[in-house]
Amino acid sequence: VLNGYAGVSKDMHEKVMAIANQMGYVPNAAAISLVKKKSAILGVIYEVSSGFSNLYFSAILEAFRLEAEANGYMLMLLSQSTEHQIEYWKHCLSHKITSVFIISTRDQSVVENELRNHGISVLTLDPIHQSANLIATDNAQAMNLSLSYLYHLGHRKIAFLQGSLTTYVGKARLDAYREFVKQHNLTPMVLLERDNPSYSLQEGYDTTMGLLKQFDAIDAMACCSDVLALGAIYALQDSGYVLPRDVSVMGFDDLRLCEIVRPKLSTVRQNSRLIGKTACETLLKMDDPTSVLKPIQVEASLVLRDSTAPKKP
Amino acid sequence: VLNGYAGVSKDMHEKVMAIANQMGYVPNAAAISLVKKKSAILGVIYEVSSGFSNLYFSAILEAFRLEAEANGYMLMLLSQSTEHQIEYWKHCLSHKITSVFIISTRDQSVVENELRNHGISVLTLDPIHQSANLIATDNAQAMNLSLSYLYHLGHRKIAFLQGSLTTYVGKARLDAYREFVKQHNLTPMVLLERDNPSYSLQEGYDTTMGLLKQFDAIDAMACCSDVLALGAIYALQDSGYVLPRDVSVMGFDDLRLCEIVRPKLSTVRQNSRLIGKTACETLLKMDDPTSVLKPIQVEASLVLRDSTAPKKP
DNA sequence: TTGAAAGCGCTAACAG
DNA sequence: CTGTTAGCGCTTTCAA
Repeated sequence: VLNGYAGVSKDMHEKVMAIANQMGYVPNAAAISLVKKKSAILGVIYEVSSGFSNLYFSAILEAFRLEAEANGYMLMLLSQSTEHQIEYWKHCLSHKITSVFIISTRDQSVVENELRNHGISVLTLDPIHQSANLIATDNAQAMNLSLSYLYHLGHRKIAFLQGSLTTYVGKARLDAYREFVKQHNLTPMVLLERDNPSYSLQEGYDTTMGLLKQFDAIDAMACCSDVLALGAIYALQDSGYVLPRDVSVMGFDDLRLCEIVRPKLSTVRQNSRLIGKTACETLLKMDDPTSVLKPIQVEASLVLRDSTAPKKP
Repeated sequence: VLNGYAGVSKDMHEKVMAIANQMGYVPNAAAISLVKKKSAILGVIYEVSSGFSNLYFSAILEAFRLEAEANGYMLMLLSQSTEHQIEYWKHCLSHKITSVFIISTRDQSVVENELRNHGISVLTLDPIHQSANLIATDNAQAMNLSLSYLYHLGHRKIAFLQGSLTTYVGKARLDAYREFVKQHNLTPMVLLERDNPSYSLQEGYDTTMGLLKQFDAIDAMACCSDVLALGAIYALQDSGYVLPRDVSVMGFDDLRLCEIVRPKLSTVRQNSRLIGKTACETLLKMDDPTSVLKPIQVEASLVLRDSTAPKKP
């Protein structure tokens, strides 16, 4: 009667609903799950070391949650209790969770395989290493956006401030730079012997100092994160450059920090709203957990502020 | 047999466990919940507008999760589907959730009462308005820490850069300043006609400019957030002051931003780890949902960096 | 110490 | 259109 069965008269329906409401009736999720052998719960592994990217990750989680909600699903934050020896997959099986979204700053490929081997669909955001089913910003497109903009401003000596050289994301961005440089016949200005695995301010500062020593007359810098970009800005300022007059700097991420820094940072915005939504949609229609989707790439966009300017004549 | 019943021989126990593991046995949470009429799930309302404090909130969520995990509880992110007309409390009743932790940048007092009226225990983090059961940083102690430190550096003309004047937290901090000023016989330096409800950079900037116009010779500023403090720093720098030589500035929150700003920001750190843990403990032992606990105040600590210095002679 | 049975709240299938 | 029934996987109680 309550399940929206078609063959019920309208007033009867209303009557029943009214009484149900009045009695405070709420269906018991456990009983439903028990008989249906499934539950309307999506699993989330959210293990984010408290860095800056938190902002980005929590925006994605929120978007994911909203989409889940719109589809009648609840989110469960999965715990991996090492003490009680209960693993993620057990929690999932126990709660009849068949899809898991991984948002993590650590490498979760082991967990991922474990889950998949137990018949659970998995989608990983920005995986450290290439992963079976991943969703991420289209790094090639995003980096291109950044570089093209600098190019159109008239800059030709465009240096690249890389992030991690070993992660999936880091490599993709570097590749995009190489490709761009080749296509436009520019001199590559990048210090490949340096790795900036933590995308930190200090790494950005140091690597920029290195770039400044190695190459003279840098017009512009394309950075792999906003924090790296800020490090670059400090290094440039400490070296006597005035920004953006002398050098243009582009960040990556569009963290809130961009707006409170001087000069305000031009950057590439990752579309967290769309990523979270798409992630949820993808998981919900992924019927075979072992299937390998092609990486889901979400387009990024440019946010222009005060750290970029046309090349001075 | 599997439930840890005492009267079973050890080797029998091991034997059973081995076979159970081999068979991939995982207990069905729904069935357990159905028969026990309860579930090992804590509810979380996590609705955080994407501001800076995200960092703080997600650290607390993480700490809360870890403590929940240690106690064998899972976390469920509650959704309020307005479209399907399902409210938080229905979700809770449906899933036999009896405790909810609210982390929200919005006022949730309506939700709070609704939940409580349905027999669900609620604890709210940093509520906008005074709330029945709340957990928060001990704002009086925290503000005192900040002010005392500035005082001990030799500063006597200590201005106060308030945040919101209408929220529970904002008022508590202002009260602490007033109290301190009275006790130490200082001149109050605060612009009460200005409200800085969004704790934003611009508000910090503008209000500081106002303070500078109103009072001459400010020694130090105690701010209600790190972002406000940064606004103050910009205002001071734009007015020709060199920091921290001329003016000392203290923030509040200890966001990551403190470390990447110049000068690095001295601030008051809210103990997110302890707050999250305590919140979970409190909820788990709160047997009567209607009981009104006294506010749980968690001590803050000082983090000293480069934005504070002794008063120049 | 072991076995059997009832029942938690619901859905689905089938008979009226 | 309505009513009845079996059974989802587990715990608990009672009987052997």
